[in-house]
Amino acid sequence: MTEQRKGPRVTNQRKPRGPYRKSAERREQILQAAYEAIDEHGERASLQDIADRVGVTQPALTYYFPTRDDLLLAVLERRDVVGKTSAGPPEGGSMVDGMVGSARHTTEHPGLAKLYVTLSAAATDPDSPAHAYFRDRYRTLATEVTQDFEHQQDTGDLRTDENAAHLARALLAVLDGLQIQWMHDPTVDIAAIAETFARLLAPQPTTD
Amino acid sequence: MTEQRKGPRVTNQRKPRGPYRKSAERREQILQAAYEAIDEHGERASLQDIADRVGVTQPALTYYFPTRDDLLLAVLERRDVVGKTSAGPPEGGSMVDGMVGSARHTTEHPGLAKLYVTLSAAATDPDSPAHAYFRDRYRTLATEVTQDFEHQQDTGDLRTDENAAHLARALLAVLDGLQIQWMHDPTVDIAAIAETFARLLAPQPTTD
DNA sequence: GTCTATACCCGGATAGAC
DNA sequence: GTCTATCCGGGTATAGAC
Repeated sequence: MTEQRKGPRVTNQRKPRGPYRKSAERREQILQAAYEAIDEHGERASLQDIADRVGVTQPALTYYFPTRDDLLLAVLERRDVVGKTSAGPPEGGSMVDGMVGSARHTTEHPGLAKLYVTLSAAATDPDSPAHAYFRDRYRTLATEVTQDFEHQQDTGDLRTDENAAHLARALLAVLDGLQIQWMHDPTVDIAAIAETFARLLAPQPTTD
Repeated sequence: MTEQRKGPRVTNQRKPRGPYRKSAERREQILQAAYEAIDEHGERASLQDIADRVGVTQPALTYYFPTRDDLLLAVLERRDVVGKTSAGPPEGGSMVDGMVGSARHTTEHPGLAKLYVTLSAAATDPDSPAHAYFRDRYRTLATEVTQDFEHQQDTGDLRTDENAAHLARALLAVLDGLQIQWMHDPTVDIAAIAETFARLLAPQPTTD
């Protein structure tokens, strides 16, 4: 009832073969073109623009991505994650590295950053295709960072006088918020402010 | 070249009288209707919807607001500020009160919150009418909060081991970020997390 | 000066031919 | 599986009635 399927359903499907091979490639081409178009022109990129890049007509896109939002969402799923998923793995770099990496990604791909914020807002509607995506995404990120924080509290790398889950949510909020501020004023030093915030999370010597 | 004026130019004009009286009232009606429509349906509210509420035709709106973005921006200028400008006055409540107030406003007017985020993203384009608005807004807020923080550092109400300007930007970022998270998951306790963040700003006993 | 009627354009969606 | 043709809806521009 909620989902009408028209395309070849390549996503989370088992290895496509035969007639689906070419379809998968086309889909990949379209995705790539959409990614580039949006990276350059932000969300204003029309289906026509994207179709032109691929060399097909606009309705052809519809065959692979039923609606424009579906395509935009696919673009987000493809790469935007890069800048964020690395925010809290217990191994390797701390979350500070993750924050800086995230900031890096944002400043280097303003078009995608803008798309992210725009879609994020649009996804408030339950009928938006991106709704489930964003909800799960935030939930997953929050959970991961929380676990990482709890671990750091055990090892003495994080202040223990505050709730790890709250600190995790605050961290994610700072990242998103700084991203927005930077979009409006590129002189905002995301990295420096992120590091400032990170220091706020340091363990407390004495908490009298 | 950039601005074509069609409407009566009531904004930042001296007290309208005579033939302008009615114009100002209509403008107010439209603004009110737009506010309500957006409060209910978010940014999806079309000019037609708004025109219907007022009881005029859709093109009539363009007489007062040349473009849709102009109207949306006017809506933001009207009320959204309520939830935020109170974030940092040195007198009366601390910024925590401001944060909670902001959170309150967000949760009570999700449609406006969504519009805020959406327009904020769209305003990245320099040709957007909202561009100057948002840029000035963030700049002003940052300045105000920074000054408030510097004052609190003097009075010993705020940790002095971090840059006040950076802390101010971080505060604003947390607010915006929490707002986004809440839009996607209403169970996120904005107030609690905001208070957690506020405690991170407390003065440090000993900074070994 | 205020507003309606009309018409235009663009973008996304759909139907059906090939 | 892909394209042509078409529709529809929304925002915008213009002409002119009151």
